[in-house]
Amino acid sequence: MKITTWNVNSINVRLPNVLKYLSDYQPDVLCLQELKCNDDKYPLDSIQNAGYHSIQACQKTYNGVSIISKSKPTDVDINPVHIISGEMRSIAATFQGIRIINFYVVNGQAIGSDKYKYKLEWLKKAKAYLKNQLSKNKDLVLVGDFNIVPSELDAHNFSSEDILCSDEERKSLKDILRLGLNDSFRTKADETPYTWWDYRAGAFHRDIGYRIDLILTTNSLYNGIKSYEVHRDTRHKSWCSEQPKTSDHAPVMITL
DNA sequence: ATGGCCACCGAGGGTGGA
Repeated sequence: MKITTWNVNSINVRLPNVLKYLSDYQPDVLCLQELKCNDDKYPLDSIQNAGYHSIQACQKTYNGVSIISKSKPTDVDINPVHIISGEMRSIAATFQGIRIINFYVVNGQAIGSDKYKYKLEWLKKAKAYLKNQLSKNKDLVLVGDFNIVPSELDAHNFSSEDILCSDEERKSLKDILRLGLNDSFRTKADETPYTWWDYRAGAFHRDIGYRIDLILTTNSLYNGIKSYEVHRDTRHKSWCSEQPKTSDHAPVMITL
């Protein structure tokens, strides 16, 4: 089973890229973040015409997550993790016996800010939900844009004084991993580990990036991972002729 | 070169992203 996580930075702007991705890479499950649209603007017809199912938790302007899949989802949870009910950052469902949870974790803006405190609170709620989910599901995959760098190797410019890199944020991630999840990342000799590059200052070209898009799996699945890939080609303006503007994130795929 | 912010809302510039 091929499982992908991708922060698309607007599903409607990125629709041609997403459809090309489905066609080129044939994921069984594609988890998206930052849809940035209401339910009525979500391009469900286009996705269904491509032969896929979709479940979504939509919100106007901000956030929004969905799971696009070849097989039909069961036991769907729409926005199970939230502090404010209208803020859509989580969605979960079961696909062929595997529980898949998709998060768009709060950014946090700046260390010590109200948004930073909110991020840590959100992560606490997420941990409680995951603990419950892990008690009920042996085979579980947690994916998403975590907005947290796991270690100093995962940022070109790592500083624990910076947002995404602080000790508290990384501790929150470690607490989640300690519940019984493994980071499915695998190093590649010819490639840095990054999944996100700022649009500004030619960051992608200079490979000034961060690894913040993660796929975490239970022990039962971890040893069976056949491959881990970051699809950087989608970050090239030439990749999708219909829509040369790219997301600032690259899709991350594992094959089970 | 694989580049030099982008997307939202709304009608222009403010806000959020990471």
